[in-house]
Amino acid sequence: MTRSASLALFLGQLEMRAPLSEEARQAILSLSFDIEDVGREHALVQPGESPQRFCLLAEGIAARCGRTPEGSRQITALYVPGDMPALPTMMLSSAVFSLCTLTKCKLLWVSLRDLRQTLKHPEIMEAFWRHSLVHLNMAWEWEVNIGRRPAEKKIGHLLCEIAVRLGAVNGSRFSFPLGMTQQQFADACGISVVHANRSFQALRHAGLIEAHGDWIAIADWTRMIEWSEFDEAYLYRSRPVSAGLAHR
Amino acid sequence: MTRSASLALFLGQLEMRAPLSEEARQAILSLSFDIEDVGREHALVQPGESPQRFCLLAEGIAARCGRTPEGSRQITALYVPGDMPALPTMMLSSAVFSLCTLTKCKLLWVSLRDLRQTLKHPEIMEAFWRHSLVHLNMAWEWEVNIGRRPAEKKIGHLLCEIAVRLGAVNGSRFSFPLGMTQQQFADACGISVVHANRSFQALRHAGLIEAHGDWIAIADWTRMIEWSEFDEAYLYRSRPVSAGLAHR
DNA sequence: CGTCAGTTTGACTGGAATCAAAACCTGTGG
DNA sequence: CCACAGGTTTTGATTCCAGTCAAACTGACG
Repeated sequence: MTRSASLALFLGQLEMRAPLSEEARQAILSLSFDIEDVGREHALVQPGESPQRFCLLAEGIAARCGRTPEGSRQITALYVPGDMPALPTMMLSSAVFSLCTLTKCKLLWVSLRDLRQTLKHPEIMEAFWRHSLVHLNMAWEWEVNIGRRPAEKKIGHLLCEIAVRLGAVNGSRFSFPLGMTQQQFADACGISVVHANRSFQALRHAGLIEAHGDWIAIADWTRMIEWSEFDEAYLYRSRPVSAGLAHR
Repeated sequence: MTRSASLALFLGQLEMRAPLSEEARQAILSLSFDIEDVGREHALVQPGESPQRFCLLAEGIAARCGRTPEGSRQITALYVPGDMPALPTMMLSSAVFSLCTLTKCKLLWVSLRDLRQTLKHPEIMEAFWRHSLVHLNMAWEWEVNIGRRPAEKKIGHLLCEIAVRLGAVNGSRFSFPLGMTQQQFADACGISVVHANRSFQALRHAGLIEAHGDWIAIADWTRMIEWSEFDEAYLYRSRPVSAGLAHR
């Protein structure tokens, strides 16, 4: 992947949320950045920190983690390529949750100052805002998932979300490389590893998913989303028309 | 409460997130609105709707509700006076969760067009954005609460959050009128009513809370937050310095 | 070939759900 | 002023989902 391609991925996420002027696009595409490769389970931001640089996720999967004094971990959000894990931290100045990678990741680091410059464009600020709101919807859907579904559906629902967000759901393709461990799925769903494992087995036996080495495939998408109570509306994959300021 | 006092409450929430110019303040304070009183458990917005007016909560407690096909409800967010329950819906154009009142509420309705006008002020947009981000942090904290804490701590933690957000925690005052039912607490914590009831009893017997009729008091704030693992940092009650755009 | 991380299995335990019924309020109308 | 109805809260008994603990298995890798 070339340097500019990484930024284009990021730009794509923004444009999914609000139309950008050519000037705004250029402001994004001309950001300078450093690339860093990090391994799995690597901490990016710790609670209380106020990082002076901003990270974009170019490859891999990262997560926001909450912790209990007893030591158990709750993953509260997942980040996929194109996402901006540290966006809330930037605007609220100090982190209360930690960010860490779940798989090997490629990160782009942008200076906070440069990024804040781009916010001078109202359309960019609007896109960021709306992007944050979509993540808010994801968090609410996760609350429903964690709070009210039985374990197998939690796993199923999460798999569906990941598939859609990775862009693995188009036409007849429903498979994606999954670097995540079952422990990480358990942490995201609020269940134990053992139970996560049994849930995966249940999904396999039900013919809903298939595991081929490191790849996971959703065998029957229609049945899977019906069974997992998954409705991708909350991901707002298609940009709303007539919603923004620029549309009027 | 006078008409202007209602808007001032709302303005206060915004100013907690970003400093506003006098011009921006006036833009907010001069919004025209209708007042509506509604009873408890009254639906405000249904999934799929795109309301053409914007609601501000002036009195009472409202909630965002997720539902499972089996009929169980998960409250994913709570709204207290000064909050803007429908803010995400406005910017994303269609709701995926329903909004409803939990107690009797007083609502202010503002036309979407008028509200969008105020967003022309970049500081206002920034304040809204940051307000959304604080709610995002709340949602993440709720995920930890729902996913990883035993029932009594869930209830305790939620009580602490409500106390702080209602402004009931200042000096030695830790009590507030609670119109919410135990069923609603259960729905917010992802547990059953029966279990919620037993958790309340446990909190009372432990001397952590006291119920006096419709008022609830946190008997020992220090012990309560320690025991409930509550750290109000995620509510960002004090406005961050040097975080915004306007600060530079 | 041992090591280590992750997955799988089994046995056991415990927290929370469910069901059902009783007690308690609070507002309503006779 | 009391009786009644409806919604809440409380209690008890029972079931079951999911956690815990511990051990075996697998596969990648040095």
